[in-house]
Amino acid sequence: MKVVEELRYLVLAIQREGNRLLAAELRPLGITPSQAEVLRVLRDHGPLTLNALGGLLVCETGNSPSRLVDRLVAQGLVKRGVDKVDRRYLALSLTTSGRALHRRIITAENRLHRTMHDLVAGQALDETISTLRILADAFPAGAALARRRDPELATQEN
Amino acid sequence: MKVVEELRYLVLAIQREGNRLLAAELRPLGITPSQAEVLRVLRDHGPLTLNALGGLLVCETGNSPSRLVDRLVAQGLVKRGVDKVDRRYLALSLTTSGRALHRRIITAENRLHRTMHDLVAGQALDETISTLRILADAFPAGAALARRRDPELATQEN
DNA sequence: ACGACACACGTGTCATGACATCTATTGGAC
DNA sequence: GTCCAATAGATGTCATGACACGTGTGTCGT
Repeated sequence: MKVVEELRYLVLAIQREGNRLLAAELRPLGITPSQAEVLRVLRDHGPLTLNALGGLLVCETGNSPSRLVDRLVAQGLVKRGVDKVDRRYLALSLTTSGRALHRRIITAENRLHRTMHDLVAGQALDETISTLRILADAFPAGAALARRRDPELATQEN
Repeated sequence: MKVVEELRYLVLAIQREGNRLLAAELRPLGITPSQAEVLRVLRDHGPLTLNALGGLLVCETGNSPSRLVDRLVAQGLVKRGVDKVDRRYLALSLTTSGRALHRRIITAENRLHRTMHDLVAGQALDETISTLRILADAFPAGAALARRRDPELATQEN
């Protein structure tokens, strides 16, 4: 099997199973991994428009995460305001209960991270991370990660 | 950001974008990446029951891929037979047009692999692959990959 | 024989993701 | 001012994926 092909399948397998584990950790909180990512981004990067939010999410590539946000609004975790100057823009931010839930999300994610950490114990991750970064940075979803690391890049949202 | 957390997001980003690219390559053939994986496994590992197929797929973890197979049967790419001795078991295999399409799938996948190869050109992938294998092998989806590499393990389908 | 159980597969439901298309709002050309 | 293009977001549709539950079939104990 070609090396890059094995890489592709390994990435697929790890993403699937990681998502399953995280979903199990988050289920008691009543949210999904994608919803948790939205809460996290809104928590870390102030009020955002829908497009700007989409530009910082790894899940939901180009698509506007309208419906993803819908469910969070319905649960009272996210506030959906309208820009008074330009009514096309939304102003998305966490509600009080959204911020409260975010703290419990951190705990749940940390349990997953500990599991992952134990599995790769003793492995040097530096080369792995840098190789994966090269791959990821070639794509919008990877660029979203880079923007989260360095908010200065946030002006280049495409 | 914790290292394993960045690993998690990188894996998510690469899986998403890789899947998107592969979907674009496969769209002219009228199938999806998951369907292509089914055809590939059926091609490589003779006739299979639904459970055995599920045990070799990376997409669709524990779940029986009933509906995934349904669409392939509807397209005339997969033959769904019933075991004469024990009618609970299916005997899934490729049809002639399924085998023909598989050859075109290989071509499409190779285009993706070339793209990936160019992106990671000059990177040593050995450590990355082995680290990811350790992670993947801890889960059913990773075990599915191991079974594909070594059919002798196929007796241990869990 | 028969009844409980186990097993393989099917189905219902929900939340993504991806793509295309629609609607509302604004900015700009003239 | 008026019309048109551009932009932000909403919506329709399809195919996953995950989970729970239902159905058909065979096995085994008795």
